[in-house]
Amino acid sequence: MIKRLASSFKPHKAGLGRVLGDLERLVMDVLWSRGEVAGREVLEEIEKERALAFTTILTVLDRLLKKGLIKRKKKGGIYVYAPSISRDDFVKQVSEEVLQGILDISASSAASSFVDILYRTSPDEMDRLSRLIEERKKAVSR
Amino acid sequence: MIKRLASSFKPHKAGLGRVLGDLERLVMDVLWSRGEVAGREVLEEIEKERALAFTTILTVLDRLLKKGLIKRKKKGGIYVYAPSISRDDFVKQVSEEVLQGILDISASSAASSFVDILYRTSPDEMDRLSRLIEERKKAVSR
DNA sequence: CAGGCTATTCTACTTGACGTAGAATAATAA
DNA sequence: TTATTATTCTACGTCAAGTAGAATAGCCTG
Repeated sequence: MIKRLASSFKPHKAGLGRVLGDLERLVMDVLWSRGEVAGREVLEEIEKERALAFTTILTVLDRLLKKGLIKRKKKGGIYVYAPSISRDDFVKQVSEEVLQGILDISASSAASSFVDILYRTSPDEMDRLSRLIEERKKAVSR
Repeated sequence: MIKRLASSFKPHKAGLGRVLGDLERLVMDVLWSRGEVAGREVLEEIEKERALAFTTILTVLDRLLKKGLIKRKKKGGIYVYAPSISRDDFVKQVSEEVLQGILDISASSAASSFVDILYRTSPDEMDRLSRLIEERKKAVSR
């Protein structure tokens, strides 16, 4: 089970580095792109970027396991690790937690900021947003 | 000058404790509610809740100073501290940083989650949100 | 003016989340 | 059974934040 994904969200970092440690993110990316992977393979993948000890990878894998982000099973004598949640779902859950957190602090200020920023970031999404709101309203009145 | 307000956002904490350390938040609340305050007064206020050493307060005050969240000036021989940003502005800026961070990761997923959560959290805001979107669209086409 | 009180600054220890990796132990394969 | 590899343990480094003692500076009063 996964309890809380975003123990902490760092807006100034890049991508999922906002939620995961740098190395954790690297490791998750390997698992997300390759599925079931042995520790040694994770190392090989990451070594293309930087030199690390095998045990460093295993430690990180172990921590991700404890956080519930990945799972593992013995396969031919060694453990193979795999994400216990897809990248999309992970992103979605993190977004929800963070948005909920922001909305709890100040719904009104968040709403207007959201529109401003969404417009700036991806104007195309604006129409979709209107539709989502209409649907929501309809769903309610019905 | 204030650089980055939300170095880290913790969704599972309460209120502004999501952005500030526990004690930092307590101290900021004192400054926000009382304006110019001397270190000793901050301590007296906080001591109603919990016993702390005077120097602990001064250390926190000093760190908030370095973060740019507060300012100070000598007054009758001692420093008085005051927020360098209002609570509302602080909340607003933090929201913006965090929302931007979330939108960068996944605009589409964030948009639908936002509607869901906003509806759940404060349904009244929904209408305002529609209006904000319409205004934004108009502002553009004009 | 000196002694003492208070403010301010320095320094430091603590904890928790990571990054990092060596040592010890277990498991496996030749 | 022994050499190799996998796994687990333990530990050190860093950073932010909580916490506070020690050192220093300033000022007020007898």
